[in-house]
Amino acid sequence: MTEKLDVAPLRGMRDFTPVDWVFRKKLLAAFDKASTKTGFLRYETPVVDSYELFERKAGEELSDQIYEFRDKSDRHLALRPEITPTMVRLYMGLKETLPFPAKIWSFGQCFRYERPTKGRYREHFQWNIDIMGEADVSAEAWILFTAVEVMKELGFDAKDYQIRVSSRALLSGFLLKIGVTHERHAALMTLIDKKEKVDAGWLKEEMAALGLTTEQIERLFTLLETHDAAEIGNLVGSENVDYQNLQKLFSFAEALGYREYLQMDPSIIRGLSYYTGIVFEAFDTQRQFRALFGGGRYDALFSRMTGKDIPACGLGFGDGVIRELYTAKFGYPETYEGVDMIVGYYDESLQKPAMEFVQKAIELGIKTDFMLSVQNPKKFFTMANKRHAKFAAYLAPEEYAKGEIAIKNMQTGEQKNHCLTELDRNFLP
RNA sequence: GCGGAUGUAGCUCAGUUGGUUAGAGCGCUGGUUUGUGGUACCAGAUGUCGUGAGUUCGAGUCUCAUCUUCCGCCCCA
Repeated sequence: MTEKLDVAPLRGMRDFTPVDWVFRKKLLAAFDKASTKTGFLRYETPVVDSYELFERKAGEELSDQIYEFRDKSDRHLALRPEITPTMVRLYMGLKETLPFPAKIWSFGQCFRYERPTKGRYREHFQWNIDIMGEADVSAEAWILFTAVEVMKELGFDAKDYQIRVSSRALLSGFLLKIGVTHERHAALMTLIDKKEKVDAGWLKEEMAALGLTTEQIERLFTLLETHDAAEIGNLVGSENVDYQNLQKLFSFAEALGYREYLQMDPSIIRGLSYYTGIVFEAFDTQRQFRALFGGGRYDALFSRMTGKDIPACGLGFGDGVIRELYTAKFGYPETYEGVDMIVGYYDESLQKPAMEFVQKAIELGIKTDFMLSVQNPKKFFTMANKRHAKFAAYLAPEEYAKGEIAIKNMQTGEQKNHCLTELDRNFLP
């Protein structure tokens, strides 16, 4: 006996049903449209790559959250946890052929073995845009501009979300300035990254445990809690080049029309250790969800991975959180996509004439579904409803004898006969 | 990895201190109407009660294990 098939996907993995596809299509269209509008070129890389590639990128022991395996030739492989390493590989092979600086984008699935929660899976699709070969902060400005365009496409504005901007370089410089040596920066940044979530007292104790003096901690906190640009300038010195870069980013954002989306927030760090300069994260205004997207400048990554010094910055935007935000604002689509027209027929002798009619309609660009077998009228119009067809065209002997087909508007119930062979773009009543 | 909940029809859920053939609404199928859907009325089928063991005369209900989903912690895209 055949055992019952378990229809659920694996833990943390998602099926995209025809209903899910309605939102997914919208999201993809937004990414595609915005990236194309701002001049990015699309690429796509395999989901599987050598383990060594990801190891090289990490520059250290890889997280145990990576999906890794050996293939039949005993090659050590991994499912990509993010797109950046494969993008670097692709770019290195392609860079002489691409315009410079190169603006490229991709949308692909990434895997991470971890505990799933709502909006967080073991697999997700991520939109990535990167600019290679440009050290100026205009690159960051251009990346964020594109992300804002995506959000506009989806129907979100500055009331819905905000992009918090900071600079790792600025923070690092500040730490040195107040006398915190380099080797403690990484551990400290990990702590600062938690700031939103934990108690300030606990955070200060942890910082003290790292050897910071009370005065250093207080000065650091003053910076972290300052969201005013001029104020930050006073703290780090307005001649500070990282500070000037942040200022430039804000003025570019003004030129590109999205200044209202940006907030200065020195406590933004980003978990990934490869960021070197400006970093940013976007959150919904209610702070109900995790970050919508994030990114920044990672000038050191190429030299670490490839030995070539290439300045770069980029952004990653997953499909999980945006879906939650979209659902909260607009509601999630309840049903699958409809068609413009569905075509059915009364008996088998009409199958071929109906098919010829369908062919003409599809050639005109009408989204048309076709009943593959004979349907009596009752069944056919029920199917037309279920298929969410705007129009139902039914071929029966009486009409066929006159060279016509009955077309019914499913919303109004109005029905008219139409010539079977002469269709133009506006033949639907 | 740790702690806490959860799972019954396609969907949302009910199911009394363990007791005969497991229920509702929506949806589905058929009919009222053999050339016309949505509304109405009538009828029907929903099912290994997440899975596997155990206790019991008897388990959807109790025990154990396991899996899923969800919520914290950890981690992070």
